[in-house]
Amino acid sequence: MATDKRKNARGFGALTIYETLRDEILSLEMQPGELVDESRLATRFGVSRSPVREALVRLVSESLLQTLPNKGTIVAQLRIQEFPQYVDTLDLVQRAASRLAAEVRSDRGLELIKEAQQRFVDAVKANDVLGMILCNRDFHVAIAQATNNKYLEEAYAQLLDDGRRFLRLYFKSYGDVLPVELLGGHDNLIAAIEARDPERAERYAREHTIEMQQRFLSYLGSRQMTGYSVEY
Amino acid sequence: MATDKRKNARGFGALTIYETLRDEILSLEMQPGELVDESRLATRFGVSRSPVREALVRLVSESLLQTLPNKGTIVAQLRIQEFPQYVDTLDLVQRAASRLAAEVRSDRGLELIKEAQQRFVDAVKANDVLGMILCNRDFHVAIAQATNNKYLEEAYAQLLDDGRRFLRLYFKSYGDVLPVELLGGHDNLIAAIEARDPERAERYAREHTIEMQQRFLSYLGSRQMTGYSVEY
DNA sequence: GTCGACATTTTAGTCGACAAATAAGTCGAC
DNA sequence: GTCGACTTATTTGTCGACTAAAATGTCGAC
Repeated sequence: MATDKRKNARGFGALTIYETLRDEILSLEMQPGELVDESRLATRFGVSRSPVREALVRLVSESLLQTLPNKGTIVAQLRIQEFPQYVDTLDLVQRAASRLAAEVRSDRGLELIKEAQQRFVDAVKANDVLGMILCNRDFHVAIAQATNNKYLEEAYAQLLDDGRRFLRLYFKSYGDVLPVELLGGHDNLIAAIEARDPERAERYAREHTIEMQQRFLSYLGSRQMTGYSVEY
Repeated sequence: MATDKRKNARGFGALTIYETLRDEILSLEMQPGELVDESRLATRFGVSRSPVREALVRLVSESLLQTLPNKGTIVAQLRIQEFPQYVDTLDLVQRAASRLAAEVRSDRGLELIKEAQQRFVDAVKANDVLGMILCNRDFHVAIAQATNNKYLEEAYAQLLDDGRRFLRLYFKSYGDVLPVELLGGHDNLIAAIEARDPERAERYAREHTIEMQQRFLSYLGSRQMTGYSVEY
């Protein structure tokens, strides 16, 4: 718990804390259910409780934290029994976004998607699990942005963020080794979007989701129980 | 700006302010682009700036407010040119939720939907526009809850809230008089969910969206320009 | 040993005040 | 009269302290 103060600039306090905590939660660095202490965070970041509080309020409103009435604040539980429902919803939105992106994408949008994919590939090659998960999210968000539909983009981004903890849990269980199969997973989708072929884009989007689902479910079937599924 | 203090109970300050402001924003009582002043709100609610700030942070994170760096906080713009994209996304999620609800709804879930519909009907009969908009939202959220899919429910609820301002704008333009046609709009959908008929549920959900879209677009075509479309 | 009342501790919520940053207003040089 | 530097004012972001409420711990009666 080193006091890592980065910028003393006005307004950077709350934002930095928010982003740091958010990252730590989504990467499972902070475990679900873990108690979060305001004053401890204040000393850790070398600031007072006010900016910490601001960050926490934001995280609570995004359901990444949960305030137990008069009992404290904890990291939101990760309910793996909700995974099937999660995948259902992700599939719905992912297909719609990919299809729409293929229909209306601009050249610039396609370019951004390819750039995101490049960063994803780099992360996989470097065996950087956290970076890969983040770049995977950014890749799909780039597709969402290419749809030019703010509402779809927001809903999709929200879902993708929710999924980061599931992915982290999965890869953690395999010793954080990234299989090379991941490298090609996005290429067909990109090609379909480039060719402005909505049907193909939707099909590959669906395949991509299903493959992820298969992996995760087979992992769930074989794994030992962890504490992550505890409700309260 | 009467100092309406309701509960001095601990913790009720921030929550009350949040809910009040949220309502005022979604009902267009606070106009898009309007400047929000922390200290003014503090005096209005008879509290200090801290709870006000907490409420504002939350509203910002929900994109209902927007902080201009070192310039103040304003009510988020309502971009009516985004309405088509909004409807696209709403239709997508609404169809999925209605279909899924028809598939998996419990008796209790159906009951809650019918109760929500009853409140909706009451509001329409009372010509209570704000109440109707809220009950319409709650009705659809009840459907989402019947799907037993937290992720779908959250995404749907978010969209429905986003839409409240569009609806408000629409009815305001017609002198806040509610047409009786609204009364029957949900009945077919309820029947389909009750009969566990996903196809029908999806079809009626779609019809419901399209009707709303038609109304709004014809209104847009005929209306005078307001300030609501201003970007910044 | 058990139960209940009381004290203690912890932590969230609130407060008033200060500091930084920007925008607006003012004055003077040219 | 116009431009630029300076001052002022407004408003945010931050701080440290106070307070209330709950959980925990302690003690004594029975």
